[in-house]
Amino acid sequence: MATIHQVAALAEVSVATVSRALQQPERVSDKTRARVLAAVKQTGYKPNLMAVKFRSGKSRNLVVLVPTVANLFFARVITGMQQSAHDKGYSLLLCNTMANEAMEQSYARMVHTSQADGLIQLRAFNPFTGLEMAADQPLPMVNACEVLDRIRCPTVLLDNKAAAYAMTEHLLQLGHRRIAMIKGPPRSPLTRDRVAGYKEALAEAGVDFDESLLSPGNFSLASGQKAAAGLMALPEPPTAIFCENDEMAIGALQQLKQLGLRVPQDVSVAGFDDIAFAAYSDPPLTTIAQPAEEFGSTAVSLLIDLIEGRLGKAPKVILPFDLIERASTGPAPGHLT
Amino acid sequence: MATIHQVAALAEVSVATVSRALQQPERVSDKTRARVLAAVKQTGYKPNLMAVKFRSGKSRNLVVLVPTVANLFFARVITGMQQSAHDKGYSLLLCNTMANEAMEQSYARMVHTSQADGLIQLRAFNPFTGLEMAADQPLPMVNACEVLDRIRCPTVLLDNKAAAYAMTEHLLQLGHRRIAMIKGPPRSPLTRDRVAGYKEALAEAGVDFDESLLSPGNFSLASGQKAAAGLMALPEPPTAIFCENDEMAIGALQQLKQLGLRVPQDVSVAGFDDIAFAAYSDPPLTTIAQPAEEFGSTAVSLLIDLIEGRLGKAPKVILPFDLIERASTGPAPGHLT
DNA sequence: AAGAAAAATGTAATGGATTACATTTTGCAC
DNA sequence: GTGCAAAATGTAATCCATTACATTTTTCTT
Repeated sequence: MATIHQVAALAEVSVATVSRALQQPERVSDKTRARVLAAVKQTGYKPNLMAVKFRSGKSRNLVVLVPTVANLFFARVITGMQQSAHDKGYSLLLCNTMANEAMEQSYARMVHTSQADGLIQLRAFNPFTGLEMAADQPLPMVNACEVLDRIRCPTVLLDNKAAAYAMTEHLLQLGHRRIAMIKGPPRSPLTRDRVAGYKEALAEAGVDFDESLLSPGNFSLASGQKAAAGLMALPEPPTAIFCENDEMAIGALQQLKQLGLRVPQDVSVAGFDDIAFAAYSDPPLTTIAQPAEEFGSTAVSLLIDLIEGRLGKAPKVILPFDLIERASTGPAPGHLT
Repeated sequence: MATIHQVAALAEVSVATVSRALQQPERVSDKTRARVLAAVKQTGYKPNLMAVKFRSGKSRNLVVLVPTVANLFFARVITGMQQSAHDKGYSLLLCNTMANEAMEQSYARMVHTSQADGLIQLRAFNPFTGLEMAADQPLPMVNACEVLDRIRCPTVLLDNKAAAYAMTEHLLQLGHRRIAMIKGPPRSPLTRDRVAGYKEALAEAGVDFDESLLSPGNFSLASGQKAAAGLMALPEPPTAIFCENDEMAIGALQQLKQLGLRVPQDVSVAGFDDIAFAAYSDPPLTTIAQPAEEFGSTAVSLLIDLIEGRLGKAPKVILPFDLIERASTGPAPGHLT
C-alpha cells in the first residue's frame, strides 16, 4: 500500500503539501496540486483511514446492539439506521446480542477503547454497567424502542401506553369485553406500558380487569401460538386477543385455526408493529404501525448530535403510531354494531 | 482518557513495561506487575485500540454487504456471521445495500482505506469493480448465497440446481404436470440455477417446458401475490406453484385464497428458505430449508482464513439443503396417489 | 566472590496522516 | 529594484501502543 510519503517523494513535495492538496486544495498552487494528483494516481494512493481516525481520536463508528436481527421490526430499524449513518459519514458496527448482557457489555467496551464513538441500544439494559466510567460524563449512547427510564441518555420511543390504549379501545368499541393480551417478557418496559394502556382503556369502559387474560410471550411465533392455546382453554375464553407484536399474533392465528375457530367471527386478533407479513396473514392483521425506519434514523441522528456536542439535555423523542384496521378484528360474537 | 504514559508515570516504570505487564505478564516481575495493575486500575486505563489497530495494520473489521436486512433469510445469515466473527475477535461493519451498486462500492472502499480487512458480499456483484486494485492480489472477499462465477474468491453456496430439481420432482410425484415457477430477478445466478434444476426435472419426467409458467418476481410478498394472479389467469393455469422464496409463496397463498382456491386441493404451493413464517402460514408451507446461519458463519470463517493467509486456492463450499414437506403441497387435482 | 547467563526494565523507533509553526517564494506597490 | 504582505511550501511534533535493541539487575555456577 502506498503511503503519503511515497506520493510526496514522487511529486517532489513534502508530505504536508500532499495532505493539503487532498484536504484543502485551495491552499496549494495549481501546478503543485496537479503534480500531487498525478502522483496519487500513479501510486494508487488511498489514505489509511485507520491512521486518520487514530490521530483525530474519532472513529466515526457506531455500535448498534440489536436483540435479534431476525425480527422484522428490528430489521426495519436497522435499515433506517444504516441510511442515516451512511449519509452522515458514519459506519455501523452491528451486534446481534440475543439479549445476552455479557455480549452487550463486550461490545459496549468498544466505545471505551476508542473503536466506536457511541452506541445505540434497542433494549432496556444499560450495557455500560460494570464498565466503570467517568460518572460525570454523559454516556455516548441512545436508547431506542424499548427504553429504560433509569438511563440518562437521549431516547426514541413510541407512546406505547397510548398505542395499547387505542387498540384496546378499538376492540371495546367492537363490543369485546373479554380481551386478552399476549405480552412480552414480564419485566420489559414495553410490556409494562402497554399493559398500562390496556388497563386504562378497560377501566374507562367499566370493564373489570382479569389477570388470567394476561398471557406471557417472548415475541416469537411459537410463543404466540402457545399463549393462544392457553387462553382459549380458559373456562371463560376471550373473544379478542391483543398481541404485543405481529409474530405472536400470527402464531395465535394458527392456533385458533387449529382449534377450528374463525377469525374474526369467533375471536378477534390484533398485533403490533405492522411488519410486512401482517398484511399477508389470513386474515390480514389489524395492528399498530410503528415508524420503524424512523426509529433507526432518529436514533442515529441523536447519537451523532450527542457525539459531536450539538445536544443539550438528553431529549426524549416520541414517534407517532397508527392503528391499521384489517380483517382480523371484528364485532364480538353476538354484538350488534 | 488515560494513556499508557500516565499509567507508566504513576507506576514509575517505562511504557514498555506497562505494555508488557498487560500483554505478556510473565515477562514482568510480580512486584512490577502488581504496581502496573494498580496504576491501571487507578487511572481507569483502557488501551486505545484504534492505536493498536493502526500500528498493527489490522483492523479486525469485516464489511458485510447485505441486499436487505429486512429479509428473514439474510437476517439469519447475519446472525451466523455475527456469532462467528465475535468468537474470532472480529467485528462486522454492516451495510444494507438495497442492491445499490454505488453503495456497495462505497463500502468496499473501506477495505482499501484499511478500515476493514475484508468483505462479504451476499449478492452477485463485485463491489471492487472500478476501484483499481493490485490485480495480482486475491480480493479479500467471500461471496456467499448468491454467487457470481466471474469473481475469483472463496464462495459459499447451496446447490440451487439440485434443490430446485428436488422440489420439482416432489411436485411431479404428486402428479402435477403444470408446475409454475415464480422466479427471482431474471439475471440472478440463483434464478438461473433454480430454473435449470426445474427444467431438468421436467425433462426427465417427460413434461414439456412451458415458458408461460415462468413468472418473474423480486422476492417480496407483493411480487409473489402479483405473479400468482398472473399465473392463475392463464388459459391453462398451473396446479402447482414453486416460488423461489417463502415470502413470494406466502404472497401467492393470499392471492389464491382471494381467488377462492384451496391450497393444496386446487393448487399446491412450495417455497424456498424455510423462514420462521413458513411453518405458520395457512397452510404451512412446503419448502427447501437452507442452513442460513451456517452460510454466515462459514463465510466469516473463510474470510478470516483468507485474510490471515491460511487459505490456498479459493474454496467453494456447498452447503446442504433439506426439503421440508408441509401441508401446502398435495396431490394434483384428479390424481390418485 | 567473580563471572556468566538469565531476567527485568528502559530507550527510542515505528506506523501514516495532520497541522502548528517556520521558512521560502511570489506578487505587488511605489 | 526594494520592501512588505500574502501565498506556498517545508519541518517536525503529535496521536498511542508496541517492540527491537540496549542496558541494568538478579540469579546461579563454580
